[in-house]
Formats: sequence, C-alpha cells, structure tokens
Amino acid sequence: MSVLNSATSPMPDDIGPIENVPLRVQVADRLRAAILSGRLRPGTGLVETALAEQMNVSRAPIREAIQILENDGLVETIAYKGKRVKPLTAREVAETYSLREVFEVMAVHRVLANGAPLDALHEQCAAMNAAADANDFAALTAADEAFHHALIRLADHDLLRASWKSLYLRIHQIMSLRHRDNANLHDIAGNHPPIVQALEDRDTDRAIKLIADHTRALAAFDPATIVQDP
Amino acid sequence: MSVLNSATSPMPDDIGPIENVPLRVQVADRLRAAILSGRLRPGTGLVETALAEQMNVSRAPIREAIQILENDGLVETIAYKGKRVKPLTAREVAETYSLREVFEVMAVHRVLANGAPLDALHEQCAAMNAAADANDFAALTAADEAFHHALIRLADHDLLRASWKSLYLRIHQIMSLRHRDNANLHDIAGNHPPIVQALEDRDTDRAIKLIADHTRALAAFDPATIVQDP
DNA sequence: CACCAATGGATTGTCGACATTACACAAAGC
DNA sequence: GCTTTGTGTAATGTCGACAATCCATTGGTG
Repeated sequence: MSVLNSATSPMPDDIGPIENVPLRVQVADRLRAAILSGRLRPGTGLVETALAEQMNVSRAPIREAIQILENDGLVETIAYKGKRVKPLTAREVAETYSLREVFEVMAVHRVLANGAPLDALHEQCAAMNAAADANDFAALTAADEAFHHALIRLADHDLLRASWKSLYLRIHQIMSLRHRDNANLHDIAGNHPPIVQALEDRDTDRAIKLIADHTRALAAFDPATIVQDP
Repeated sequence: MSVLNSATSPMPDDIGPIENVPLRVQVADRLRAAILSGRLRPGTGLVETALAEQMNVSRAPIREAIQILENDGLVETIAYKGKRVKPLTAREVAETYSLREVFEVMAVHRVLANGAPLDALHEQCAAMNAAADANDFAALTAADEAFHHALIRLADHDLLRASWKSLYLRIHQIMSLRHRDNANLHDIAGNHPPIVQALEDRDTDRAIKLIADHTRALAAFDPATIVQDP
C-alpha cells in the first residue's frame, strides 16, 4: 500500500508487457465488482445506453459484458424490456449453500483419494489466524476463500473448480449484502484447522462431517437482511 | 400425425400466441443441435462471417449465439484468432461423468428427504421398457434422459437442475460422438427399476449405490472413439 | 543459408445508426 | 363509464462498416 508502489503509480514509467483486455471484459469486471460488493443491489436495472454513455464505450461491449454476467448468474434479461441484477430469494441463497456443501464434500473425497499434500491448506489456516489476531475482517475473508479454493484445487477436477468458482461468485454477493456479522474472528479462523487435521488423519467421515457442518453454519442467515429493489 | 393436424398445416387458420424468438436464440439452437448431434465435431472452427452469410443474418446475433454456447461450455474463443467447438479430452469426459454422479446422488438424498411421489420415475421406466421392446434406440435414450431429469426435478432444487442440465448437454455430445454401443437395450432399461424400488423402500444407501454404479457404468468409454479435428 | 522485419490476409473487436418490441397513457367510440 | 384503439417512449434487437489484432509468408539482408 506504499505510495511508491509502482504498480499503482499514476506514472507508468516502468515498461512491461501491456495487456490487451477487450472492453467487454473490462466492463464485465467493473460491473461484476459492483454487484459482488453490493453497490449494485439485486433488482437494479441495467440500461445499455446509459452504461455505454457512462463508461464512454459503445453498446456492443456493454451487451457482451452483460451477457457474461448473465452466464455468471448475476444478471437476468427480459427480452425487449430490460436487464437487471438478478433478485436474490431466500430459496436461492439456501440452494447456493447446499450446492456448495456438495461441491466441498466431493472435494474432500477426492483429496483423500488422491492423497495430495495439504501444505496450501496449512498456509491459509495460518493466514486466517494472523488476520484474526490483527482484527482484519477483509483479510480473514480473503484467507477463508483462499482456503476453500485451495481445497477445491487439491481435488484436481477442473470442472468442479469451474462450477465452484461460479457458485462462489454468488456467495460473495450474498456475504456483501448481509449485515456484518459480529462473529468472533477467531471462531471463524478456528473452524478450519480441525478440517485439515481430519484430512491429515485420513478420517473421511470426520472430514466430511466437519466441512458439511462448516458450510451449513455459513448458510444460516436472516432473510430480512437481503433487501430487494423494485 | 394426421395430415389434418392443424398444428402442422400450411394454412394457419388456428389462432394462438406466435412466438417471437430472437435471432441469437435461433442461431444458438441450431448450432447447439449441430454440436450435440456430432455434426460439428470438437475442434471445428466457427467463423462469424461465414456463419452470418450461411444463415443470412448479420454478425451480431451470431456473436451472441456463440457466446451462449460458450456459456454452455460447448464452444471456446481465442481472442482475435477464432472460435471453435471445444475439444473433448478424455479427462473432461471423466470429470463430466463424475460430476454427474455427484449431482444425481445429491438428488437421491433430497428426494428421500422430502418424500416426493415417484410416479414420474415409474412412467419413464415403462417408457424405457416399451422402447427396448420396440428396439428403438432413440426412444430409449430419450426416456433415459427423461428419467434422470425427472429424478433431478423431484429433488426440488432449481440450482441443481440448472447445473445438471448444463452438464447433460456435454453428455449428449459425448454420446453422439461415441460409437453406437451394441449394448442390449433391455439391459439399459433394466438398470432403472431397481433404483426406483430402492427409493420406494426409502433405502438411502442402496439407492445411492445403485445410482452411482449406474452413472459410473455409463462413463466407461473408449477414448479412441472421440476423434479430434485440428 | 539463416535470420529478422514488414506486409498481407483472415478473424475478431468496436462503433454508430436503424428496426423492432413492449408498455403506458391518452383518445375515440359504444 | 368502460372498452377499444391509437400513439409515444424507452428499451433491446439487428445491421453494415471500420479498426485492431494475430499469424503466416514473403522478401530483404547479413
């Protein structure tokens, strides 16, 4: 975060490979970030012409970007009428978490089956503890995602990883819309080491029970905290 | 199938809601059908301008249609270079079937949990037997898909259903590319009633074992039967 | 002969304009 | 007064043209 950080410097005097990112991807990334952060709430209308003017591009990349978000399941289109951020129902939230549970249980099965080393998981546990000690909620969240992502990657299943990532987008969104839980950061961090331990012990049943319980605990939410816009 | 059937009559004297299908959807449906039927093999290049000319539409709907297929996982794009039907690797095939197994096991769990009536499953079993008796491979395949789709629907989980349908697209493609198995049609049809019976008996373990074995049996394939085009 | 630059073709990326649709609201007719 | 018809507006759907990019090939040059 130093002001001398050349990566974020306004003066790009360091030369390096410049990336050619299509406009649709830039637009999609911006809109996705806005949705996942909760700045664009579910139900918000997305008007192509307005976005095109705001971002100073034509409608074509806007359209394609919105279609990308549609594939992410974050936006829905009603023909000739408009597009909007997909409303979030309590049912969808529940389904999202239950599917996540199935994915992670599958990952546990595969990790135990292929006997992959668990170094990445230990690392993220350490990162979570550090974040909890520093009372840094954002860092804890990041480490938590990194932990679960590492678990999925260890499963060595590209299709599972892709499905999980798509699902996790919505979980991001849900967590942003949710009121900040006053949960103890150390509690959250403490949930993970036992999972890793069960994996080290190659105790399938215990690992699965722990990961399922952990996922289910996250699913508990107050529907009233998810507000819709007409 | 009467020649007097007004639905297929060239004279549309019966009034009803006429559907307004956007071009991109028509294009996507046609291309998807071509891919799933195996007429467009994995690796085949898709050139926007050529398709636009062939179908007599502009490039815009073609682009959007291809993006739809990309979301279906059937097509991939390499920026500024081209688009092509996604190559099918043996690994992808294996992953597809293993994920399907997880989905169907999840469905079995939920069906048993919510105690839904199993009429739809019995119906499709009957349809499969009829198709096997008539030696009608296409009808058997259709009934088989209908059976599994019914199972997924009984799970009452929209997200699972959507994920399963997306996955099943690739299974369609795989089955088309595969050499026609000389499997006994009655064997295929006979695999399903025991699953329904286990569900009726509310025997979770047996139902799960049967559905998992069934899915796994379908996954067995000869990689040489999947041919790539450069 | 080997190597590097430029150049040409093929393909996607982006743009601005026009067509089509759906909804809302006003106007006309019974 | 109520239904029906017309019209306007806002949004997406579609189009044709131009720009940017990558890749192969070709030509020059040591």
